[in-house]
Amino acid sequence: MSVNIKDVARIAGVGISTVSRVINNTGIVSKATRDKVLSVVEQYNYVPNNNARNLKATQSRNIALMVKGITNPFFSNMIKEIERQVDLRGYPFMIYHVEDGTNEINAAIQLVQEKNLCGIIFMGGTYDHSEEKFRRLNIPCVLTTITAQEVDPSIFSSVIIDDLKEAYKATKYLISLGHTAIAFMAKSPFLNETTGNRRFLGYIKALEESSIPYDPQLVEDCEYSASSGFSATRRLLNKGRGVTALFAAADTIAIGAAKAVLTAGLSIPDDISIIGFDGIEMAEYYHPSLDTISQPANEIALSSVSLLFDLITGQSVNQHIVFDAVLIKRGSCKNPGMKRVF
Amino acid sequence: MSVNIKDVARIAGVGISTVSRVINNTGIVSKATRDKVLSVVEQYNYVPNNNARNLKATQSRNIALMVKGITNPFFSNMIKEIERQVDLRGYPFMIYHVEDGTNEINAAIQLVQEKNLCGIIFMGGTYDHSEEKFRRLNIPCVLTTITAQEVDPSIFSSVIIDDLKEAYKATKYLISLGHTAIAFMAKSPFLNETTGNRRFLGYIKALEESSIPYDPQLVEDCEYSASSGFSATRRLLNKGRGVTALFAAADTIAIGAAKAVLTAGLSIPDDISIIGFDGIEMAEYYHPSLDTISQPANEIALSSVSLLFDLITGQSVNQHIVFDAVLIKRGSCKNPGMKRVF
DNA sequence: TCATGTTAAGGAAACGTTTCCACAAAAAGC
DNA sequence: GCTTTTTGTGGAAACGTTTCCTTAACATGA
Repeated sequence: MSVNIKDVARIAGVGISTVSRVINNTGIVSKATRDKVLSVVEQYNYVPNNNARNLKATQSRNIALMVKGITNPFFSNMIKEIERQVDLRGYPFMIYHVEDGTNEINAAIQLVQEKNLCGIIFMGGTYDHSEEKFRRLNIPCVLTTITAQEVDPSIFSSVIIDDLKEAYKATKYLISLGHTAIAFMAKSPFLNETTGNRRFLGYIKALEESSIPYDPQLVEDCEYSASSGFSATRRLLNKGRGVTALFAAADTIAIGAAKAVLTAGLSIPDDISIIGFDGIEMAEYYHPSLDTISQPANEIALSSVSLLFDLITGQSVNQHIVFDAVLIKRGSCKNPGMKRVF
Repeated sequence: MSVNIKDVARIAGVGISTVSRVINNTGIVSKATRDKVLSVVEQYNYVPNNNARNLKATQSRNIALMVKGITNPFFSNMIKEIERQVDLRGYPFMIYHVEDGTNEINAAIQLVQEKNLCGIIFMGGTYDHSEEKFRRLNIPCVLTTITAQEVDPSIFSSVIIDDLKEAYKATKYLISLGHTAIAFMAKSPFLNETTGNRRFLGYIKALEESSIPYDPQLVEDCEYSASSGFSATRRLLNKGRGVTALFAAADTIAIGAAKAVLTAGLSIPDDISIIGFDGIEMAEYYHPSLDTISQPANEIALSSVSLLFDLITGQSVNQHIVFDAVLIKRGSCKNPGMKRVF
């Protein structure tokens, strides 16, 4: 059994409130008393009980990150950075993972009431039609990598990229190289307001702008994983529609797609060009290295945390920050139908 | 402000303890009263405050996972499965990430006192010479993927593979193919009691058994990431020691190594054989697919959680479970110096 | 009828904090 | 030398639960 504040007070021969004042650096305490208390704290290894603290405190200091899709390497890096940033500010931080299929914002509401949070960051998931739920949350909340478009923007913050614009950029790049049979792969491309859908809309917009007819047969719905990208690409190739380029809405998908292409005996980029999305390390170290739309993961993480703290301390009102992603060319895309000359 | 148990009691016209009995399903409550309380709970969306609960409760129900190295994809999958398993049992679950460089068990001690945990799972990190700290933890604790060898085994549990044995297996496989200049890459191979060290010892054992002299120049210390594996392999190749096979103590490293080999214009496996460790998805979808020692991640996760619950409920004493890993051959290893005939 | 047991429900203490309030002693202002 | 302020400290209420203890009503068995 560990010591509590009462024990410390008794041992140090002071009142409970004095101990509290010392460990919280509040109020006035004489140097002598402070030193006495601190030495007892040190000696008996006293750590304040957070449950009691949070229970009493009007406002807690607990910050949570709610993530859906923890297996996506793009997310793990952001998680790490967010953790670091929150830690730097000395706030208790915990990560919660919600399973695919469960509603993340319902889970968050429960969490806020249970754990007395003072701020929450969301990563992954979908949040439209959640206006009432956001209001119920009633604490500062920042959405990263996704936004809720049909929700009153003054009740939440977001730090994102413009998925539609960036997907448009990727597709436009393929078109500029001369491709017209461009496949698209994402999770739930037809489900309104998902990330996959926004990227799909960017893809469509680029096609339309260049008067390339949209062929639904070239769009595959798949999970954000290599295995899923692999099977989606096999299905696609089997359709025999003469695809010359693949735009995968995630690097994990792109890697599975590349494997399917290479396994089929085709060459990248001579037979098929591939571009991914996110900018994970593996896309760079794949062979061939894969072109991608690289998100500024670190900036997003940094900005999310600093925005959240500004909201918590009342130094800012809700806002929506949009970062630019960068098209990184590594050679997995080229003109169609022209074998590379060595 | 959300409703509390007192509000519910008042609105339902019953006592506080009755509400508590209803929501916890303890003691005797008449059907009529129960229904009345539940309808109020439903209507006012009452969620018990966990801080108060934990504060009062002799034994909490909080379970934490402490992970070091969240960016390793091998870990993310295990995290997901552990989360699922704990959730299934209805216990609150939180994930904590400790940064490289911080002591995970010190962080855990603080956490246990702060959050009133009833059980903890460790993933990654090192735990030797922590006997006193384990005792201080004083709650059931399960180490996954790593064990503390110099600590009294009765004060903690572990669910692991035998790193030395499996690394021996990998090295032996390369030797059996005819390789003698076998490089080894891991994180901290010379730092006692790390995972990297155990795998290094397995590598050494296999070499010794086959009377292959150990060449320290063939061992590279690197992080568990593709970029780190890439630069380590460049260093290695630049030494010009005629390496024909590479054993990377992690698939992430193996992928970086493969890229370095391919970038140097060499072929896998014709010029250099590569075998990794862990069994992550990316190793399979790399091109060429990489051989690996595949850990039974799911079984480890399942077994860790079920063991932890047995410990919490007193149905078991501390034990140490060792799973077997599997050598998966995908073609990235072959005899040295014999170009493949097509 | 009376003792006993069972079912149902409420009151109140306790968990470990923070914080408001009270109070004493010392310092300061006149 | 008196009031007023400042400094330093302790007591106790409150946070929202759980749980032990008590009480009350009612049924049971002799």
